[in-house]
Amino acid sequence: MTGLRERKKQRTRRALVTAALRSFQEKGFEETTIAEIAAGAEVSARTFFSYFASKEDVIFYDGPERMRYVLGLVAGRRPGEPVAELLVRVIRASLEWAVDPGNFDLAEAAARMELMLTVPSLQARALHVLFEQQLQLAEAVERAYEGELGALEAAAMVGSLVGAVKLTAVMSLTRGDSQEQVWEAITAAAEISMRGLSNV
Amino acid sequence: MTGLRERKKQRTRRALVTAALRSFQEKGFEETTIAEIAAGAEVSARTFFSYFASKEDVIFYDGPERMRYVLGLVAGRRPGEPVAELLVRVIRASLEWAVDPGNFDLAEAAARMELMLTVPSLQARALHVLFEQQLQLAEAVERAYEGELGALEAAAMVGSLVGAVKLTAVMSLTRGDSQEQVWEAITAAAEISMRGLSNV
DNA sequence: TGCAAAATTGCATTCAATGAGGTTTTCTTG
DNA sequence: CAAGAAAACCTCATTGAATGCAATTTTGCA
Repeated sequence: MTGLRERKKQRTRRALVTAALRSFQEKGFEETTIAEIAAGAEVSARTFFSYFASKEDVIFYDGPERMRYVLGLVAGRRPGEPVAELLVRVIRASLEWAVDPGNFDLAEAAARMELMLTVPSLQARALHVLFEQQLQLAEAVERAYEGELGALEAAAMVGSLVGAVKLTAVMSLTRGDSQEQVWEAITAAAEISMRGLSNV
Repeated sequence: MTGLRERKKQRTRRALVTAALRSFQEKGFEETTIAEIAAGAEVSARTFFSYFASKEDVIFYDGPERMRYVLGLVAGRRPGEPVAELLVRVIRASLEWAVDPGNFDLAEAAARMELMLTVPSLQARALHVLFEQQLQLAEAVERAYEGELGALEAAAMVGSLVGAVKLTAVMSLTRGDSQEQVWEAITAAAEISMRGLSNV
């Protein structure tokens, strides 16, 4: 299962991520070249591309893992639980997972967030990743509520909740709000999506 | 105001867009080079970049105009109109504007949509553009309802509505739904966002 | 007409990304 | 443990996007 080959690959991948993030913070994203990242991880530039398809991808290495976690939550939903409740539970859990020190170095998570908020190409990529995850989530929800909920209904619900939280979170973050303020803002946004725009 | 110089620039810009879209349809987005687009518009490759910052940008030439239109609607809101109503009105108008034959060639609009749905880098760019527009829209709404609505509340509302419509529209489109079915899906999605997820 | 500003062009350069072919490292199996 | 297969890695070459710069052409205006 976990032979030397596998472990070595993980170590190289990790080294690439670390080297990349360090360079990004030191000289900026656009300013660091693949060659520099590779040098920092002590591999050839060509090898970088057998681990990541692009320079942007280094930042999003945790996408698949996070998604597996989320889909697991949906699949194991509590019987009889309303869709809306499941969704807030899932979003909340996903956000908490992303800042869990057990999964990430906190400083690294902060650095990645900072980059996603400031570098245009990373912002675009982040939105793209999140969008595909929403599609997957919507499909999973539809399957979990087979017969009770249509695909388009599921999409509308996921889109509404994630959309509200996403825009609010970014606005709160770019404002320079504290951790607690951001969390409050997110909670309030979810609340609005749950109750409906007509009832604001 | 509109001298020869200005008109000629617009003609060149238009020629670039047309040439680009034709090539994209014939050989695909990644497969067409800037050199080919420039040749099709009978300018040098270098000139392409004084009109568009990147190959992706050719597809999104109408962003600013559309945004001006939307912001105008918000600024001239009916006094006493509830936020939620204004928002659906704005979204609806923006969507109609995008398929208005007065603003666009219908075939061209369809081609652009197709590209945005299928080419990953264009999808990412489209999501990015839409995201920035949402931020602007939220700020405009906040200003239009000064004192009655906080910035974060406005963001939550815009995010919820646009998020629901966006995800639903894409899902309906990729399914191969007809124009009417897509429109129905969008209407239903907006309805869900308005009434709130708890009431589905 | 002639001059200034703007637009266009060609040229050189950097860098991301991909492909091909050869070399080293790791794993497997007799 | 000694091949031999497979995986990972490296070097080299190539394409194409994107940018800066200096020269040239076109347009607007006095």
